[in-house]
Amino acid sequence: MADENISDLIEHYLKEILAENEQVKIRRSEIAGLFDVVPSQINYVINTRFTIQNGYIVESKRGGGGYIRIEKVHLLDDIDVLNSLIAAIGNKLSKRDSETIVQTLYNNELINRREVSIILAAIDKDAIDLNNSDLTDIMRANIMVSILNRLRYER
Amino acid sequence: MADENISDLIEHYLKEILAENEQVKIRRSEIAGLFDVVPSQINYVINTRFTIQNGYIVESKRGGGGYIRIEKVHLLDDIDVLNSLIAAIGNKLSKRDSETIVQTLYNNELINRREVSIILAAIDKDAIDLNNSDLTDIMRANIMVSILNRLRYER
DNA sequence: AATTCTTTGACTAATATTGACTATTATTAT
DNA sequence: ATAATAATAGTCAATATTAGTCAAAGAATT
Repeated sequence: MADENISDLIEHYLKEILAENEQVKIRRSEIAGLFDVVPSQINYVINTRFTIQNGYIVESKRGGGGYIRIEKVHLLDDIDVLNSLIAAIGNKLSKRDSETIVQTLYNNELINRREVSIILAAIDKDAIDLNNSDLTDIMRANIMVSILNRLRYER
Repeated sequence: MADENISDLIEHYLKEILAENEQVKIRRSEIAGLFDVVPSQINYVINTRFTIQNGYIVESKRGGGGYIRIEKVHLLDDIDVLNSLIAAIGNKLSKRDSETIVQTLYNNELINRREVSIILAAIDKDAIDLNNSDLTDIMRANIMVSILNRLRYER
């Protein structure tokens, strides 16, 4: 414990607050000053230790009164389906495969009819078309993975 | 909450009034005086927080007896507003504006919290990023319009 | 020795604040 | 009526105040 690096210390400091609060809102330079590190190290700590995989959502604002807010979210218990879908997608996704995935989500009662509709609109061919079918498939994969990741937790 | 910037404070002040009234009519210099800022900051607050994307329309008059009036619009009552929203998006949409629009959809009960989450995931910067911020904004606009059009038939 | 993780800082991006200048409308004086 | 003046709001660019990115250097681990 005594040989922790500073990033670990900052991590623990924030997690102590999060043990008693749903979220923590900081001013980046303040925390940096508290631990005597450059401000960008706070970003490093956040990017390596407060990811969505760990159950944290981070949001921030620049400018006067700017802040970084870290929120703890509850990861759903049964996310095997989501994990395997994400793993299966890779970096390209055809229209046909995307429809299969949406159907799977619906069959597993992970999404309802309205949500099916919204997701299909988001990955609609005309919406994400780029005159380049490879790029379109990449875009479709990215969007789908982003949505699947979002479905893994509830706020 | 105590460390908000002044623009946020002015925004909340006006929205508190709007919570109980359909509209609020102010004298710019009065509000500026109340918060001890230059008058043009009131324009900044209005331009960034009371746009049609936010679900407000603003009208004003100069000269003696001049005023600024902010009025809430209701997406549900008025399908035209959905059209003007789509028109306002045009062919490019920033991350900030997109978040504003999604929030407005939620405020107007056109979508629920989960749907907010899904839509934000679909237009997330990292999801649709192409190492070209112009293209990202175009993509975000396309996806958003596609979803808005879908919502038209989904309620 | 190689690899991975941490630390640093220069540069970039986003947002807020300010004030000089402009535009519009109302009121007063001629 | 018309012109001058007063009383408003609008625009825009400069500056201030934050946070984000990225790559290089250093430290720790394998």
